[in-house]
Amino acid sequence: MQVSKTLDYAVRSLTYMGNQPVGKHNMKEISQEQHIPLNYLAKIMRRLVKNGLVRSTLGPDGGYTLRKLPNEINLRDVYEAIEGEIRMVDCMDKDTLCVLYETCPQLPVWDRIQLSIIKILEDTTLEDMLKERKTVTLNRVN
Amino acid sequence: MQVSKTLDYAVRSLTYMGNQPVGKHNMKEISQEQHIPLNYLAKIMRRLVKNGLVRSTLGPDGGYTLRKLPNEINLRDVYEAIEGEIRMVDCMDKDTLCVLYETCPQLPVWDRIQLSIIKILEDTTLEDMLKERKTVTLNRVN
DNA sequence: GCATTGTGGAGCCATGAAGTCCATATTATA
DNA sequence: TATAATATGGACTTCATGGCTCCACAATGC
Repeated sequence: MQVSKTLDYAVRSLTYMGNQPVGKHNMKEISQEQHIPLNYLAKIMRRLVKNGLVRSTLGPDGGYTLRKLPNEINLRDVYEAIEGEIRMVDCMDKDTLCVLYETCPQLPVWDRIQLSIIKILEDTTLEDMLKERKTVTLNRVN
Repeated sequence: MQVSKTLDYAVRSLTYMGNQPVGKHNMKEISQEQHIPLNYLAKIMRRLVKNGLVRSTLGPDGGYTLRKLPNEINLRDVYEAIEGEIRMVDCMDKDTLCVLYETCPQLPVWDRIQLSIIKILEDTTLEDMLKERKTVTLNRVN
């Protein structure tokens, strides 16, 4: 029930890129600015590319660009690109459903939580995060 | 971001006991009824005892009893007894705060999700779960 | 052609979840 | 008082996975 570092790194990279949405950012830059191990970042970016969140270009002056505007990319997209489908519990174990499934008392609760998480993730875009951060920062400074 | 088997087992045991709140239930019984490995269950029950959710008695005819009524035990209690404090992200790494903490754009989102989870867990008692299960079951049958 | 970028995949390592086992303490009952 | 039945405490094992490294390769701009 915790956010993985991998997801953290992905969100960092994307919000970072969201600051200059049309700009191009290479791995070294992102890695240094966001304190993410370069080799690991490489792996993560591939998933973002594969899942259509980011476009990559090769060669010198290559790098990554957001495929959509920051207000068009929500956190659910990011989560699922990295972790796959959002699922609180796994009632299946190698083809067989949990023996208690039929009258499982806890399933509805995990479902409610899952829906709530999905809603929040869907409702939050990169732009939202960047705006909110600025607000928070200003509040702190003043 | 998934429910651990350990937590699942704990909830299973407690809801099971909630069916006869004043009754006494020994490990063998719970283990068999709820399909939980006996030795592992032993470990889990110790935590529930230690955290005051359950009372244990030794000797023949010993076993476990709920310390409160099913409508007085909520899922947050259970969660924290098993997993400790609920925390989505860990900004600390060995005494040092994440370098990006000050203006971290994602922290507010994980906070919102965390609060939402806590609320749902707090609002759900063992009794709620047992009642809801019956409703669900009835709906299915009819 | 060369340097610079990302790609793909194999592989490593530490950690923690899940589970086992056993020796011990407590207590009911015969 | 002996014995059997219960829980307790802790050491230990096993396995999967998150986090990370490395390297050979492909694309592309100069």
